[in-house]
Amino acid sequence: MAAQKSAHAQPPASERPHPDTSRRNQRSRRAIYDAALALVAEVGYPKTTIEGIAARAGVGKQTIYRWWSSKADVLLEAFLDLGAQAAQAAGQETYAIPDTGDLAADLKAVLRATVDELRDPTFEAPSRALAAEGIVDEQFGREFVATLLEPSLQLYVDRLRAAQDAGQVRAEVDPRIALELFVSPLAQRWLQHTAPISHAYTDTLVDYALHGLAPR
Amino acid sequence: MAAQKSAHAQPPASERPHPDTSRRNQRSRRAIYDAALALVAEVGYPKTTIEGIAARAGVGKQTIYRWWSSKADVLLEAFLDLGAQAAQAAGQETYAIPDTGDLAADLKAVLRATVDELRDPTFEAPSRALAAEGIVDEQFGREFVATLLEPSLQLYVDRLRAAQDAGQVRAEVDPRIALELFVSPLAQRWLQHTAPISHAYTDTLVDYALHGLAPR
Amino acid sequence: MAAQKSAHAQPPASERPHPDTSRRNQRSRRAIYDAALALVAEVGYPKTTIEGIAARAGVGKQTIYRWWSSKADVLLEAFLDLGAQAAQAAGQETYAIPDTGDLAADLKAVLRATVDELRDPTFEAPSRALAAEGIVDEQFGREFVATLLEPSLQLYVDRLRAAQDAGQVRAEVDPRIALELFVSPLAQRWLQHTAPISHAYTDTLVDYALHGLAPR
Amino acid sequence: MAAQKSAHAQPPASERPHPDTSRRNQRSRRAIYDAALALVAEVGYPKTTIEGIAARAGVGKQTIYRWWSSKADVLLEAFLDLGAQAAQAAGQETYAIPDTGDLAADLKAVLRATVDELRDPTFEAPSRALAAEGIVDEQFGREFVATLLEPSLQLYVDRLRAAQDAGQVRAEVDPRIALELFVSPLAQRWLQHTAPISHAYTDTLVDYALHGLAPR
DNA sequence: AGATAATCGAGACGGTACGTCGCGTCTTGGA
DNA sequence: TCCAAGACGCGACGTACCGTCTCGATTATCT
Repeated sequence: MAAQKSAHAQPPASERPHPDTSRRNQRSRRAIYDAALALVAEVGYPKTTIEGIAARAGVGKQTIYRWWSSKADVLLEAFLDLGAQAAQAAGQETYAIPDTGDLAADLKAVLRATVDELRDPTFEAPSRALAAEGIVDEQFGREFVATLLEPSLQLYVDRLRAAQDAGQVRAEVDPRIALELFVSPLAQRWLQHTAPISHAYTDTLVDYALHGLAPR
Repeated sequence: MAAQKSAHAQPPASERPHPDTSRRNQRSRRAIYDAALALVAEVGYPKTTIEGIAARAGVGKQTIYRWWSSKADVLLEAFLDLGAQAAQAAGQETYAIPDTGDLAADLKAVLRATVDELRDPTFEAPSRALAAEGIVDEQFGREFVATLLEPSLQLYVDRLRAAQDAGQVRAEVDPRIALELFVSPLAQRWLQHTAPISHAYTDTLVDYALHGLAPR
Repeated sequence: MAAQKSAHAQPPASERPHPDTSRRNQRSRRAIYDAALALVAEVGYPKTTIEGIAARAGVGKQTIYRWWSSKADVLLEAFLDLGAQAAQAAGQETYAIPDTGDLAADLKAVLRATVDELRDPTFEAPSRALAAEGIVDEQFGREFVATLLEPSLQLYVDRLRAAQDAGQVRAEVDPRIALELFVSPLAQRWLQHTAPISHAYTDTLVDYALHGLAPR
Repeated sequence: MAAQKSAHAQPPASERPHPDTSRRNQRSRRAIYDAALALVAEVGYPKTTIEGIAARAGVGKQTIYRWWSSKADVLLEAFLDLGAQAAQAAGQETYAIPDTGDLAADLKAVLRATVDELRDPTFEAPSRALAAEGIVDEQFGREFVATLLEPSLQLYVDRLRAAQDAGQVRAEVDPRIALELFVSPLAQRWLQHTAPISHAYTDTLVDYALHGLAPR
């Protein structure tokens, strides 16, 4: 018995009680991802139910409960998978912010692209749902941040470090905080509908952040 | 002479929220506010139910449905009422950011106070719940922003305008955008648990925002 | 006051806690009767509600609760009033079974008329409703029987007594029981839908009842 | 190969009563029967609620709604089941009226037993409730008659036919009508509380019915 | 190749909450 | 002074999903 058990290399599978991953039906898993994303897009997150996902995926409810712990968990994995697929389709590495030597230009370019992405309805519905869930459920929020948000932010850290090395950003500045000056305003406007977002807006953010509000 | 039947004309049904405000039972309304806030604090927003609020308030469910359209709506009004009470208790005008002539110091003071408030469990639970609801439900989000968020942000606009008049902030800066440089990072860290918040952190934000990231 | 009061011949008004009858709004009363009968005919007794009657009559709910103790009570009075109106419209006394000297013929004629009446939709819905209520609520049932049913049955008792005097019915027969031989079967078929009713059927009942089942 | 979505073909929805009888939980079914009968006996039919039955049976409401269409439906089945159990407990055939050769005596005996049964509180409450429901709801009434009433009446038909063969009842008499001469009066007195019932009363009914009211 | 055991689809189950309807009581404002 | 209008506390309605639990009927690896 023990021999059989050890035969399976436990994958990442942090600490959820996943049964034998090797027996998992991949067809079902994909169908569940598709159904979850489709439903969130069509009827919204609150009206998306596990029963609805199961029915649409042509899957028993237990198959969902066996592998995921909650609706949010399903959606998070589905969304990550969607990103992985998109990345794979795009083929190459986009996991870095370009470095042309002009920090302002590079940041503006990336933020403009981000604005466009935030407006893509395919990404909007699940992103909002996951963010909202994370706000109320701290446990889930930390997972959401760790797997989805922080990796993106790290790219800014890297770019700002390079800028520090090039003398374009003061050395004593903490890049992890610095990036928030332009990323967080955009995030808040989008998430909370506090004001519209646009390319001009993010350009302005970069300028303000780099040169400050005070007279020089 | 014969009995005249009223035409049973349905009111347009679009404007249906409040039947007749004057006949409203104020005791019930207060009990509902108290119950909603208490439950959200005790068991969390998702486990707070309209049924539970009604039971705790000693009120019929219909009394809630008659005056509010959703759980979120109840909580928003309860929270606004809480703020109004607190303001009234404080007695005096606190509806402005102090202006000592030192912009940096004033902003840091206000943000430190905000950090403390965000950690107050009485405010935390309902704030998070309302924010989360507003993220997924745009309609509600706009109401949340208009009644709760924007009035606070306007105070920063006012203070920044004064600073511009005093020559401490560049004249061409848009105060509505400028304030986001230090407010949004704090908001995001708190809302999304992306990183811890502290007085030192908000102090840093103010410094970065005022003087920029680039060398001077 | 007392003078006014005595002006109204107290109807049955057994022992319900009626307030000052003289102040009663007759227009409202009629409207309530009409509404009750119309609703029972249109939507059926179970879906007829006091709120519905009040709304349709253009009357406050309290006006109903002030004068009647239950939905069944309203309907009973409305039905009695309907009968009174019908009797008044017919003008003359029909409160006796004809006595042509031929008992069988007289009974058959009356029962045929009863069959026709039972098929009149105006009478059917409220009659059934009242009967059903009386079956489950003994208190109400006794009132129903006393005011509506027994007076009709008494007519048969009278006619059978006359027949006994004429030697057409055996002297030792109890008329109150005898009448049930042909009345109850019709009542049961109609009430419980156990079988269809017709003129031929009631004719047969009279023959069987008068001459018995056994060979002569 | 791609996930095949089922067409979501709604079953006609007309034939919706029973999902899959084989998966039915028999323990729950019995508990529901017991609870329904007990509640009707204890608090009366109108105060018996589906919610109450479910609670008392330790069952979810949906389990009731899944298998029955109404409170009356539950009670009808519960009552039928009670009869079936009683019959099984009695062990032997009681599905016939005894035939001693003396028709009058046989009928009197059966009717006396019926009188006793009608007074048994265990039977009285549900019987009345079902009868009342059937009076107002024709659909249900027909089911009630077909499953509960008619089978009993058929026993009288059989006995009367035997009596006709033995020359104790006239050949041209319709047994289905004849039986009503003594059964319906009893039914009406009991159902509508028009008059008390007793052994003497039913004896009289049999005599009147067999020999007629007219002089011989 | 067959045995064996986990996963699969389906969906019944005990529950909780939903949002609605109607009860019977109580309050109010206009006639 | 009435009385229509309707808010109120309450309780039940019938529905939707929850998460758990059986059911056969496939799989899919391991003998």
